[in-house]
Amino acid sequence: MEYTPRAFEKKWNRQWDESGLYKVSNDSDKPKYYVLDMFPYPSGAGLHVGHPLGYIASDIFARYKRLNGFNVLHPMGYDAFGLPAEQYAIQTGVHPAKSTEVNITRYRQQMDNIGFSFDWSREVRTCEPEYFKWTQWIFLQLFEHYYDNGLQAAAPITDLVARFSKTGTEGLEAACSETMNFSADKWNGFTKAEKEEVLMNYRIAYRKETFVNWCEELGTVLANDEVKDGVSERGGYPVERRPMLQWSLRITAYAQRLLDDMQPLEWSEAMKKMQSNWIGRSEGAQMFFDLLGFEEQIEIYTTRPDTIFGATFIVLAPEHDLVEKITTIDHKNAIEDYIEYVRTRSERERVSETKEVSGAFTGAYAINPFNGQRVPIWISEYVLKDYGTGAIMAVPADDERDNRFATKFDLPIIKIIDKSKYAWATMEDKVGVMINSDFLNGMEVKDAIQAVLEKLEEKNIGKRKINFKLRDAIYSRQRYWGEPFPISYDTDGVIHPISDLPVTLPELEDFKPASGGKSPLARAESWVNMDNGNMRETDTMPGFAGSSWYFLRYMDPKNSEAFAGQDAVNYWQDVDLYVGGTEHAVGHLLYSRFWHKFLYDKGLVPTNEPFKKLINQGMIQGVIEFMMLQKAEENGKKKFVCAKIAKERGEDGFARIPVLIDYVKDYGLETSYLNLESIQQFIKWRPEYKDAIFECGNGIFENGKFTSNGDATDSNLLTYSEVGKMSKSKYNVVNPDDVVEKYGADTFRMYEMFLGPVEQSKPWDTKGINGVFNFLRKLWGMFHDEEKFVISNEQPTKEELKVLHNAIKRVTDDIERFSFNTCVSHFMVAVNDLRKLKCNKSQILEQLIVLLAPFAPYITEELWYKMGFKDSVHKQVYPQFNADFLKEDAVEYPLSINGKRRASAKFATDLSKEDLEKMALAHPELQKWIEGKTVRKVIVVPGRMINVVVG
RNA sequence: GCCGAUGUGGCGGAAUUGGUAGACGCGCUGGAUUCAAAAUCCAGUUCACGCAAGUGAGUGAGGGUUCGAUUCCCUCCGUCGGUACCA
Repeated sequence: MEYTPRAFEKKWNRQWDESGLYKVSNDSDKPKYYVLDMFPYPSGAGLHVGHPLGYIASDIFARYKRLNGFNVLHPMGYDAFGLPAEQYAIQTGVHPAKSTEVNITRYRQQMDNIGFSFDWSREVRTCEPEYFKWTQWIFLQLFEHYYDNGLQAAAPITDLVARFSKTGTEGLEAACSETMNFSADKWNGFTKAEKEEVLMNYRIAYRKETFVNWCEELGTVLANDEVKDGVSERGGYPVERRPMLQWSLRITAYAQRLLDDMQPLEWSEAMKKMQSNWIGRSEGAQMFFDLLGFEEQIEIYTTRPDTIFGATFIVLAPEHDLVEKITTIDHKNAIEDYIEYVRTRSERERVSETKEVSGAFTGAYAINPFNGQRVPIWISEYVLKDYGTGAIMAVPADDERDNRFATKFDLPIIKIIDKSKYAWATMEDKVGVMINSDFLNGMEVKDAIQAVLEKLEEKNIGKRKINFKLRDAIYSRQRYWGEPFPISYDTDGVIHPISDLPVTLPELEDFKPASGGKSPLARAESWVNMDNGNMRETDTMPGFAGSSWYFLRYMDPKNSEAFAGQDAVNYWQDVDLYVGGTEHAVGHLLYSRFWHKFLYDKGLVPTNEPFKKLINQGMIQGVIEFMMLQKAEENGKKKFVCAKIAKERGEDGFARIPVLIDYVKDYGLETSYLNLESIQQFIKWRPEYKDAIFECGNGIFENGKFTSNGDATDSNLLTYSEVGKMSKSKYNVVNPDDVVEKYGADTFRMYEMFLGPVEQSKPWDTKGINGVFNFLRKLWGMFHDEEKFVISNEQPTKEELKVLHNAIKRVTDDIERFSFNTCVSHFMVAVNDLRKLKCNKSQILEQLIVLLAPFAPYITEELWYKMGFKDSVHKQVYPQFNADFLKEDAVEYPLSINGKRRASAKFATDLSKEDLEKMALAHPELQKWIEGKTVRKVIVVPGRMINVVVG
């Protein structure tokens, strides 16, 4: 009987759905296990073959855990707010809610096709009011809290108010935008607006004038991690820095905890490194330089306080607050010109031209607090406003950038560290002996750092300080399709939280941004102007808002009283296994951890960290195939040339035209080509090239006719192949639906796993899929003869049991270490071996089927029922491994001479080391190699190998 | 530049603690079946030399430790990802 998977896969989809097979309860005696996928953004393009890779892996694991007696939470949902839907709306007028809904329907169909065991009754969509009500609620909590550095936890802002009215800022340790000092009396004398302003300095969700990444093209602000190389990650549009009044989240308050708590997590080293680099902790000192002729001081940050005696000038960021004040009249023009120059430079230019230094002198001087020397104050774009204090002491002898700067502007360089003992050391290595440095002379750098720190604190001119690269997260977006802020402003500009949630989006006809960098919401006047005279905040929340806590909502998705009930949260605790791509390494994963910690501080979640174990699936890329179009036309005709010929003639003369990969033979290879038939397909697809000339390897194809330049009656046109993203514009998208339609979902699932380790990226290639399909056909064949289902009830032989238990052991071990590709090969081995033994015994097959069920849920269910069982294979108990069946009487030993295998022989398992040695030496094959030489040593590893050392 | 991965047949990849390198699959070659083809089945397939038995080489390159290294150590090269005037 033939294996025709589509005949029963649809049936089981229906059945599973109707019987609620994958529904999971919050009330169970079983231990819990939470397997989570990063939920997708439902884009218009639908899923391609790369998306399900991680979903398949997590689905196998979830099913495996279920068979092993766990109550498994395995949900799915949609990250449904986002820019593409809004841009689509601007272009077409289709409401984002509508297009999102359509896309979700498509995604759901595609996922259903693959047989995932998601509990769809728990689906969440971030764009739905029942969901974002709680996103808004969490935002309000962030707004109503400050971060207490003493407690190392968030605390209610009301506590802070009480404290201020009693003791002012006295002894306060709290995360803030800028350090404040006032007494209780002063606080009590503040107006309401003034008090609000002070509190804003402490709130975890706060509003402030900030330099932001403004993207004109998108009409919105972007977070740092949404900007890549000075352009927007989505769309690649230019981004500029501009000051704007924005909501931000004080993630920096959690920097140290975000760093420390990562340690015990089962995340890849790479992932942890990416996060800790992004957090960017550094230890150093804050130091104050007096200004010559001004009362203010300049606060600098340095990790190298030991180099203070080599500090020959100060550099401020061009945006630094003091610049305007200290600039002398005769330098005013130069400074203004320079600031203007910096403003015109895009982030990209600033980054790309790193070797070129520029700057301007303010005319002002500061005093080195250690030796009283006068040092000039310059400004330069290489000092960043956002990092440290926006001011540095420049030590040209010991820092490469300072050195370039000093050389260019002819500033003094004082050598302060003798590195002659450390020939390998570069300028920046923290080694050497201090010279020209007063009380530090003769000290090693390490000791000098400590000595200066002590002195700083003793003289009260600075102190130890830990600094982070991590910036607060900008939380306002000037967009329509996002969560509205539950915030309004009264006529005095005082902020009022709106506690009646959710605050929903108004209807709009036009989704274009409003003028003046405002969100489209600003145009919905009746919505903006509230009955009480207040005006609503018109910005919306960023993409990461909804995705920062969605994993908690799955625990209790229908709850209307809380983001999730305490019972549910206490039962499910945290995510045991999280599967997703590396692209979220610093964005989503960092924000989620931050929100989770905040909720933990509030006692709303029982765990400190949300994701215990993280697996990063690789990307499945596409192959992009190009045809080489000659730039110069020939006799007024366009001309395509074989890629090989193009290469010989110099590729500059050719343009690459992507071609639909379906037309290309052997795609992805150096030898990929179009034959005459596929050239005609191409012309049909792209009629603008119907008159083109095609210069193939062995002749010319033109006007439907091939003219050979030799004997060939046919010829190929080689294409140029490249590995890259799957995308519509590259005509290389492979839809999983097509693969499933042709081979069935089980084959698709197993083939994706068989491709290689899940963590690895690789180009999609359908060539090997037949191997997996054949495997399932063979399996099917074991249960059937020519026309009907037939299995035997005989007792299995020792050999058959050995095959089965070998498979159980290997598959189980490999699932545990997420090595799914090798699992597939173990199954293949088992089926091949059992077929050789002509085994169709139910006692063997039943167990094999349960073992395979997580990988191939359909064929196993079909066979299970055919075997006469009444309950789903997916509710069975995982096969128990029994080592007794693997015991052998004899072992095949490799016999080596000097580590090189020369023969092999079967010896009984229970032989002693001495016996093994004797028997090995007596082996005729080995004798040949030993003859005429001395046996120096014999190494015997029982059960493994025997090695004879001769010489 | 820094950080992290990674490099194994024609291809995807396997080898969990140092112990028979190349499992499994694709592809290819030969054979069976067939009027023929597809499909299927059987056999072979790291490379070089050889009819063969066999011999030699071989996990990016070079060195080291070891009876024995794809695995551990050092130096270098390539590819991919992250990050970058971070004081």
